[in-house]
Amino acid sequence: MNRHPLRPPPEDQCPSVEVRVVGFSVQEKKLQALLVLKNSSDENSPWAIPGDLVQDCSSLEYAASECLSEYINQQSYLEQLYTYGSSERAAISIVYFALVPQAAILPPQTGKPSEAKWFPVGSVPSLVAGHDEILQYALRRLRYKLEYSAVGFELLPENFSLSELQATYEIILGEVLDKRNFRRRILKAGIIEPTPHHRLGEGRPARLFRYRPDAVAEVKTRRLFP
Amino acid sequence: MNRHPLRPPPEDQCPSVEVRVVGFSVQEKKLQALLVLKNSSDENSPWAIPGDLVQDCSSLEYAASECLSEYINQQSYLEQLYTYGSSERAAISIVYFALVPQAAILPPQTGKPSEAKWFPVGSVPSLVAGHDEILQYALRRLRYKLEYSAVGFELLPENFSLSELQATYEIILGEVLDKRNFRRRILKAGIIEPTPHHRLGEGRPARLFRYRPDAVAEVKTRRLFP
DNA sequence: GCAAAAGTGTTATGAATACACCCATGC
DNA sequence: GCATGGGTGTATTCATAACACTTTTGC
Repeated sequence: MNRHPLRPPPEDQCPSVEVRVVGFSVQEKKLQALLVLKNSSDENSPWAIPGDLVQDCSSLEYAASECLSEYINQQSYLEQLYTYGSSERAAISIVYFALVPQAAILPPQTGKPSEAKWFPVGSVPSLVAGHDEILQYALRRLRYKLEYSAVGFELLPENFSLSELQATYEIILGEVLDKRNFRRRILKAGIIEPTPHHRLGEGRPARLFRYRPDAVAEVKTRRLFP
Repeated sequence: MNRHPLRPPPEDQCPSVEVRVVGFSVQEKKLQALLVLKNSSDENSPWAIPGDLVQDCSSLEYAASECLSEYINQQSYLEQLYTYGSSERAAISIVYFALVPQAAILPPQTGKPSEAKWFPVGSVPSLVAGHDEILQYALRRLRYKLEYSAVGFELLPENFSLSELQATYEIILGEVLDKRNFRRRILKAGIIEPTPHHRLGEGRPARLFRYRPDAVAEVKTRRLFP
C-alpha cells in the first residue's frame, strides 16, 4: 500500500474536482445508461459518463443534479457511489448514480444532435479511460441496492402497478422473480402503498401504488431478494 | 504525472479538498476513535478527525493512509465512507475509516504531547463543526459492516482466538452474542482459518485463527448477525 | 365467451435462534 | 482437584422458496 513514489513538494496545488453521474433508466425493456460524447465536435471521440468540474464546495449533491439537468426534466433519485482519485485520472471524481423515470427523459433532439445518448448497459460504446470501471461499479451497486431495498420504483412514474415494478426488478437483476413472493416482500417492506387508481390495459386493470413519503429511506432488514 | 495541462481554467475557483480518516481501535474493552487537536498550540481548541489537504489526486488511498501515519506503525484496513461537501464546510472532505489493531498504536508520548488522543466513542470531547456527524456516520457504517462481514479481525493481531474476535464484535455492536452461533457463522463465512498455534491463558489454551488471504473481500451472503 | 393480465394462500425447505455440558490447561 | 476459559450439538422457530388457480376487464 505504501509503494507510491515520492509525493511532489507540498506547494499549494489544488487538485481539480469533478462530479460524475451515472444516469440509469429502463427503456424498451432494457436497463440503459446515459453517456455523452467527450468532445461533441468529434464523432470518433470516446463516450463518457456525464460530469462537471466542481466550482465550489457549496453542495456536491446540487452539482451532481446539474450534470443531468440538460437531459432530464425533473429531479431524480441520486446517491453517492464513490470518490475516485489516482495518478491515472486527471481529477478527483466524485461519482453518483441517478435513477431516471422514463417520463423525465428529454428526447435526444432537444439537446444538440447526438451529443448525449442512452445505451443499454450490455452494449455501451468505447468509453473514456476509467469510465468502464465506474459504470461496472455503479451497475453492481444498483443491483445490490435493489436486493435489499425498494428503490426500483424511482425508475417508474409516480403511480405504478406491481407488475411494472416487478418487470423493472427483473430487467435490472437479470432474472425472473416469483409474482406472489415479489408482491408479499415489496409490500411487507412498507415502502409503497396502494392508491385508489387503476391502470387500464389488455387484461384486468391493475391497482396502482405509490411511494410512501413517510417511509424510512433504508430498510434495515434482511434482503428483499437474496 | 502531467497535472499542468489539466488544471482548471483560471476563472474557476478550485475547491480545497481534504481526506479525513476516522481511526477505530478497541482498547480497554471499549471502541475508541483517534482525534487530534485542531490547533495543537491551543488547549481549548476543539478536537477533530485527523485529516490532510489533498495536494494532488495521485492516490486518495495513499493520502488517507498518511493521515494516521504519525500515530500508528503499520498499515491498517482502510475503507472509503463518504465525500462531504457543502457551503458550511470549508472544503470537500473525502472520509475514510480505518481499523487499527492494538499492536499498531503508537504510545501518545511519541507524538507531540497530547496533540492526538484515543477517545471511547461514547465520550468524545467537543468536536469541530461537522465532525460529530461524520463520526456518527462512521460508527453506523462500521456496525453495519460487521453485521454482514468479518472485518472485525482487522482490529486484532494477525493471529487471534475466536473468543477475542467475539469480544471485539460484542464491544462494537454493543450486545452479547451466543458463542456457538458466533463460531458457526464466522467459520462458515470462510474468511478466517485455523492456525496450528494456541494462545496460553488462564484456562484451556485457545486455538488461534488468521485471515485467509485468498478469501473474497465481501461476503455476498446473508447477514452474519442480523 | 374468450383472451390477457391481475390477483391471491399454502406447503415444504432451509436458516437462525436458543440452550447446557464436557475439555484442556495452570495452579 | 479445582478454577478458568475453550470448545462442541440439537431441537425449535421463523423466514424463504416453490407452486396453480380464480378474477376482472376489453373485445
